[in-house]
Amino acid sequence: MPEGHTIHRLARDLNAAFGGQKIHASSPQGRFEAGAAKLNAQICDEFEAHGKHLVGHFATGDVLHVHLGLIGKFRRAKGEPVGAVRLRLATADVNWDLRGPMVCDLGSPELADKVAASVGPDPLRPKANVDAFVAAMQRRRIAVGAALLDQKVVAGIGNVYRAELLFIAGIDPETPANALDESQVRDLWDLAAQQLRLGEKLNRIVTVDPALGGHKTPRSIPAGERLYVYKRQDEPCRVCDSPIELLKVAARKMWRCPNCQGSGATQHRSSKKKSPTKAHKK
DNA sequence: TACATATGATCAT
DNA sequence: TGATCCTATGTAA
Repeated sequence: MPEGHTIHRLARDLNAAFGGQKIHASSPQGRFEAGAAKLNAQICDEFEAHGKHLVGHFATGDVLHVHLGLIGKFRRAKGEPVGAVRLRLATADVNWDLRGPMVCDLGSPELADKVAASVGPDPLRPKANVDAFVAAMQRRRIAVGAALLDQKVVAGIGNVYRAELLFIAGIDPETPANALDESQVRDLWDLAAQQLRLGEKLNRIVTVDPALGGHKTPRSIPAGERLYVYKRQDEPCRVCDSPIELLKVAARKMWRCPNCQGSGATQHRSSKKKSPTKAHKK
């Protein structure tokens, strides 16, 4: 579930539910009992997101740090907690249940700064430092597909968005990060901001242009048609019909269209044997 | 029932 | 690069 858009949306929803209110906290599962006991009956000031990290501020100065990891979820719930609920935050009106987080810690105020400093610029944060992103990209020889997953390079992009963004940008994921033009890098940033913002708004990842499928809005695109390449190996590219390829980049699955993203590997059969590997637009 | 898989990240080798 | 942790879900057996 969780890439940066999820966490920003979560911060927003949790603020609506708990901001400025006295909350009830518990750990039905028991693995966060001490933390929950400290939080219980406190006033919640606000939640914020730094990439995939969620940070909650409480009136006494206590800071809650949550990272959902691969499988964590933090969702509204009704009735008694079911299953392994690490943390339940509640008011008289609503409950939110946290399960399976990679991180759920309570700390002092400086924890918030520590978390913020642990990641690179986050395109969803208003004061994000684009230049830091550009500099980080230009400093790395690793594949751009790997660089986008590095949270110190850019915070909030995960395996779905890296594949989708590079497709939209028409960039082969195996291109070295430092081989991109500065303008390409800046465009990538803008694209990431735009796509993640849409994801936050919809509370789901939708990257395809609705017009492609004859849809009115991104919201109206049916499941299974919302992404260009992610998990679509061997299926036809939504733009050019070439079969989508599956590859590994940074030890994770990656998908690309060999035609739209000029892999340099499999070009059209029509291209001569001696086709230049570096014929991309510059 | 069991196993594979998942939108993450860390640590060991 | 591989093992590992967290939990839920979908598919195979």
